Amino acid sequence: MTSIDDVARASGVSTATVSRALRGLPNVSAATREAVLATADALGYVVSSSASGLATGRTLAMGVVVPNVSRWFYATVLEGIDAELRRVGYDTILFNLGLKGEDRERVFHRSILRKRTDAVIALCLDFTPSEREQLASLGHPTIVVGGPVNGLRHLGIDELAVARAATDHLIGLGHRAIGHLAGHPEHGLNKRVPRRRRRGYELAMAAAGLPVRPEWIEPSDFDIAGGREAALRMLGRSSRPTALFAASDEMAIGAILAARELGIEVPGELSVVGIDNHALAETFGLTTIAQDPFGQGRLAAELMLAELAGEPPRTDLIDVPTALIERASTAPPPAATSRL
Amino acid sequence: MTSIDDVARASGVSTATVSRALRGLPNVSAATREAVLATADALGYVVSSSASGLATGRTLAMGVVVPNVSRWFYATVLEGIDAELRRVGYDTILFNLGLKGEDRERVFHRSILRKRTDAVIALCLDFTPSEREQLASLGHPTIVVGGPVNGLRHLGIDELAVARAATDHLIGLGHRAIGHLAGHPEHGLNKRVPRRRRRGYELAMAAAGLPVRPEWIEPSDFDIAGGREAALRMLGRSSRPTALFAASDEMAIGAILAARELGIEVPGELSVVGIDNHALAETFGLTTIAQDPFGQGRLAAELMLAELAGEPPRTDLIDVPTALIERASTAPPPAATSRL
DNA sequence: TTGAAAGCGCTAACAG
DNA sequence: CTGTTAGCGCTTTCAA
Repeated sequence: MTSIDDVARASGVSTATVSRALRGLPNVSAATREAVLATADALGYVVSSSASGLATGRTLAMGVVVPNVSRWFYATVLEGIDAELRRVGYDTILFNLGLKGEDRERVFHRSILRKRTDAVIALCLDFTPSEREQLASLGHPTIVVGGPVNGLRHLGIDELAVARAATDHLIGLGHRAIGHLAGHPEHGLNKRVPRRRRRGYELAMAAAGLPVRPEWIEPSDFDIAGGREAALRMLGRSSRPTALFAASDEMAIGAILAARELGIEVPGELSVVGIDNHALAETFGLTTIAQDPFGQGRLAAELMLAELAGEPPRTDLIDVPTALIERASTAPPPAATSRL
Repeated sequence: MTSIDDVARASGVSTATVSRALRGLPNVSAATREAVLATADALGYVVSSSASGLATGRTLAMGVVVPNVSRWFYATVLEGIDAELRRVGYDTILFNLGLKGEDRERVFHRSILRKRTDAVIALCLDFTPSEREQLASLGHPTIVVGGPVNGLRHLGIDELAVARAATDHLIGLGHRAIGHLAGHPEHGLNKRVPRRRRRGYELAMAAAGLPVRPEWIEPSDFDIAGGREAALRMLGRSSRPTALFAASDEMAIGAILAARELGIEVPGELSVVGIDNHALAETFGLTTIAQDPFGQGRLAAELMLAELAGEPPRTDLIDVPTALIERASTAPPPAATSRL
């Protein structure tokens, strides 16, 4: 491995000058800089991150804690983060907890805390008090993407408002019998997200003077399989709603699949709305409240980088924008249609 | 930040002893070790990876180059890798190229080569000669998961055999008119994977003396939307096959969706088989050749770690096992059924 | 604009 | 079993 000394020797200057030239510091003559860059390139020199990290106290790496990379939302946020970091020369260190969370202890105790990162971005997690304390004790910038967590900064959509907007969309179409595919509080994940989305639904219904029937709230996993099963249960009953607000697009797609299996027409006999604007939403013609996880990831990375650059931390709640996208899965209810 | 000196001072021993005690080296008395561990814990001491990396020449980090984290296969391999690495105290450094690949240059030149990793695992990528050379010049262990690459070690399924097995399954059921949803060679991704899967299909057909009709080979993206569109094209024509071998489960699911939209019954009028055993395969009752991306990731990590531990590199081709899983998407063709 | 030299925090010989 | 000491490769004063 060629070191900075090799480059210095080969270009006939001191290591200090090489260091300065390579990092683009101002106090180097143009001629020297060029010469140094050329020899460094010729020798295939690359700075050792360990050495430079030790000298500067900066690792140029960001820790990203993810419940599960194979879920669309997390994966997409992760891509947004990585894209932004890569742009400025930062590395992404991945901490995948695994949905069952067996690795949490290991990740928190042994890995995150290993002084390998300058800052940490956590996705939509629920932290134990001890984990929160450990994160805080790191003393470096931290932010949570996707669900409010006590005592930690947070960035995400306004869950309540989004759920209300989705439900209101159905109400606005004339639906009165509206069910909700609610998310399970999943182990280790932020439990406020499913709770708030359900609460938003309840508030919207109440505001419209519509009854919420307990049998029309069906909890399930946040994915397609979960949504399908929950919808099969709910739609198989004698009296079923004319519309469904699903807590995520994947669940909504599951509901559409279930409806097809049961011979229920969407949107003719059943309207379905979700949240996310998942990659598959368009394929299924799903009406949804779009959020932009890639952008959220990028924003989180930008915020952390800004702080590392010395800017004062933003302490306000950061709500990112969402937008209703109307596709083919929602329509007025059968009764309302005949009334027209 | 408490350093090793703080711990040494607080426990009244030398830094060397602290280092030894903390790393579990044998030459430390039980009493000393316990005392050191206790004070280290009390002080919240964590080793600096930069310092230790600089001293040992080991970063305890593995680079993982991924085309796109939001694709199921890559995400799952990544989880397998991370789980194994985490187990032994290694960190995962993620290099997400992005499907469009705009970041490749940056990743290769500026990041991977930054001496931050002890080894590199790349997923299913296609490398330019220059990239390959750069990887090799790193001089540390490297492996590719998911598609053979010239000049680099590789681990994955036997693409040809798997494609043949899938096609043979259809042939065995009595199908003679079998179409293929072929994968596009995607930019930056290993082009041999779609090519070999198609070749396997062709070989199986030829071996059974069955004609391959060009209009029954429809290329598309490897995902659900791509499979759906390709299937819509193929199945909308006047004469359509009675069975479809899709190059991936996502494409196969897209085909099932397309069939439903066209009112074609699966498996009554159309059999569909895929490759992967994707998380959704069961939901869709999809017959498929299962592979285990999580296990492949874990295996790749194990191989790299073994080499880093000084074991001689395995140079043989490593084919991981696959298995046919019969579900509800395949059955004998209509004609054959009536013949029974 | 450049160089000399002192660390950054840890590990690994080498002594004892 | 434990301590001393010399680096690992880089950055950063401080001088020149």
